[in-house]
Amino acid sequence: MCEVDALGDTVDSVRRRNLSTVLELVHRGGDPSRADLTARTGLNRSTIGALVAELVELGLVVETDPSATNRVGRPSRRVLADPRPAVIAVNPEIDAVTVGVVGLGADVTHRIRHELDHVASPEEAARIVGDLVDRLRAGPAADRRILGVGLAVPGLVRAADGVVRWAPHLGWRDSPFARLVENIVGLPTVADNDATLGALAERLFGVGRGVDHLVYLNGGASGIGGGVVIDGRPYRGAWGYAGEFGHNRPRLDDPAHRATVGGTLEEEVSRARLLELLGRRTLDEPEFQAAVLASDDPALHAELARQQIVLGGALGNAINVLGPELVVLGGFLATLHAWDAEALDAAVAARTLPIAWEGTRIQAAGLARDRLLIGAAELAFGPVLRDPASVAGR
Amino acid sequence: MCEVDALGDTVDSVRRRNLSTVLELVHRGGDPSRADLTARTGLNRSTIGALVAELVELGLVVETDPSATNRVGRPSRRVLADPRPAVIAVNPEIDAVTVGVVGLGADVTHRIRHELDHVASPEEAARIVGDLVDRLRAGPAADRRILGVGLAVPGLVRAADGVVRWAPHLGWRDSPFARLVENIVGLPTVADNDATLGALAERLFGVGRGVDHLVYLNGGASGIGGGVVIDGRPYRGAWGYAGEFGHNRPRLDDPAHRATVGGTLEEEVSRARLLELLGRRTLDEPEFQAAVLASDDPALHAELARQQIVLGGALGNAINVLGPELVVLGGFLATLHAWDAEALDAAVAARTLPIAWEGTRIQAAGLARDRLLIGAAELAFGPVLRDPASVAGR
DNA sequence: GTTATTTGTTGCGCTTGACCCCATTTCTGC
DNA sequence: GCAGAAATGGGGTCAAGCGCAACAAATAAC
Repeated sequence: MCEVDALGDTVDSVRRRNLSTVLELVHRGGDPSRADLTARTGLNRSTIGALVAELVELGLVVETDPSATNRVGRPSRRVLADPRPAVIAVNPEIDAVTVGVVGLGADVTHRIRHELDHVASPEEAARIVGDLVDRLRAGPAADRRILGVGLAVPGLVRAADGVVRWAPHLGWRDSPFARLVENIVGLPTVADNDATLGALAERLFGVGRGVDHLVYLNGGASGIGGGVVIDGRPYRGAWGYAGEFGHNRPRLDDPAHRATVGGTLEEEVSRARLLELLGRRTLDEPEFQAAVLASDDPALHAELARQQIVLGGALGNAINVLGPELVVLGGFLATLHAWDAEALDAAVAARTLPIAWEGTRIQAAGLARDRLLIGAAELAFGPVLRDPASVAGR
Repeated sequence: MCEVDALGDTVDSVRRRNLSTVLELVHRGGDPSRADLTARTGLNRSTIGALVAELVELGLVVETDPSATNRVGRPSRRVLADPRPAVIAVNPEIDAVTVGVVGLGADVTHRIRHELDHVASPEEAARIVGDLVDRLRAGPAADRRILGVGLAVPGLVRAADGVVRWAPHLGWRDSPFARLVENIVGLPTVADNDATLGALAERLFGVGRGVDHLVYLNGGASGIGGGVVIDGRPYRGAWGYAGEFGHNRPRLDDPAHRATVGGTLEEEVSRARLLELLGRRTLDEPEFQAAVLASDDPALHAELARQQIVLGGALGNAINVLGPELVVLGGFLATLHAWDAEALDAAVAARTLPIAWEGTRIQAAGLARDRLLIGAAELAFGPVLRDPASVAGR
């Protein structure tokens, strides 16, 4: 009789969960005082005291003297994330491998971008990650307590074991990338889809702070990635492949809006098409947005309008089904939003069930380039946040 | 400082959760023995003993002498749902109001279908429900302990307060239907979308038993309703309107597949269109399916094939985004599946990201007409299942 | 300086579940 | 047919968690 799942709840789990709750509150930010923690958790002052003491003991939080506040009563000590514990966040891309050191509270302290002149294989990427991590551990991050590695992979990642099933732009197929990195770096390593982690990062530290249900779409150079946050947690579906909005085929009301045969969202709504009209080969995100907003080329405007309408149909489908509170657009989709937010809103409204659309907002992503590193770090911190006591002795 | 949410966990909550876990295991079926409960929960035998004793005390479960089992060892007593506690399940439709008495374990013991010759207003429907409940309580359900009322409404229901925002076929708009019924019947009343509850029922007692992530689409006389189950729980989105697949607009690869201007799924894939080709005005579900499967009319076959392809596109979009393990089709969509399951699978496969489609199954719904009553009952039992001790004295 | 207010600390009590030991029942082997 | 093994249930004891209350500490207002 194997106990697949201990459904039952023991007294130990109370402690573990409360420890986790307090650490998460500190990690999520706001520099809470002990009094804040008491209010937020509903626990007793004495309990909070004991929990914070244990987290200090574990080297995960530190207490500081209270900051000056003009309020009556004994000031409450502030509880801050300990700056030492950290994780390695990794984002392999077609043109570079980026590795960062991230502390609690989404604090990206170091970042190395290793440029590539060719697309790396999983094995090569893992070796590069190993070298970069060695360099970080030898120098800038020598005094950090590295607890794990999180990988943000632009592709479909199997949730069960972190195997990259398919990363079209990298050309990877069924590669146990997480295990490759783990063997080289020697730290517990987890992987997930980059857009899912971007959604999580926006939820925790970006425009989606406090939003329980959000949909995130990121427009990259080579396609559109999507992530879904449900009940405040990243949603991965049964196997880990959820959120592939880019491969959906939205209806095109007008045949003139059809630009491709395949008709997937990422074919119809594409950065490459806009770059071509701008007459440019490549541009980074801020430059791209500046160029689009500065242009008064009618052909570009027509294409922007067309892409807004197609995107509106895709978002309408997503909103009808998922009923999110917020839709976050990143990458060049944020530019599509910045160009004419009202028009985009109208395009969505016209293709969404009115009541489902009623309370939904569309916003540009709030975090800059660090988004994926923050998401990957969150993934790596996951086990620690869920069970802080597990870091004892590490 | 208002404590919106007591994030903290106390010893009391352990008891409540364990009580809930045990009651759910009994409710979900399988007639577990105490030994089964111990194994499933991972809790101690003595703890299970205490929890079961408390549930017996609360009148929610009964213990029976062990059934003859040919196994070594002292036989374990079986724990069964107490037959007395029950809820009222209600499904108002355009042509009838159905009310049922449902016990724990999805046991539909009585059902009254009140036919209508016109579409009832919310007020009239509430009065009819009141009359039917009075009749049930006076006679067949006199010895039952009625704990609440659950309403399965064919429309958009706001999760926060059960207000029916829009029920297109009933013509209801912003009606506090749950409160109307509560005031008449005098029992705690909750409402939700019918398809969401259908999905929940299939998850708990139908073909989706044990499946954590499923999508449910029901083809009714007047449209297509959808429900989503995520992590084993019904997913409602931020406000309660999630799952409106019927109003999505899937891409039609071939203009010839386009049958309407609006292009929503429920316009393109419609029972009425098939009925017309069958030359019939109305048919109930089993008759409809028999007629479709018996027909060799090429025009009907062409339309069935067209609808399969359009449905395939919609399901492909849903699978890309939600990554469910199972898609459950009910109503005439089950007939579309029964007519040629392989063709439907192929239509979906052609429009879904291959890896996302890999492990997904499509099946016809398993529960018969009682599906909505079971789902509504589950909704009404919700508070009891979450906190069994709350029924003390009721 | 005194008082009111808020926070932190300590010790106590309550509840819970784990563990140990023994009772009870059935099945197996002789 | 009977003894012993296997499996489960029940009761008592023990450790651990949290809430509570009383007291100490720190600040603002008067």
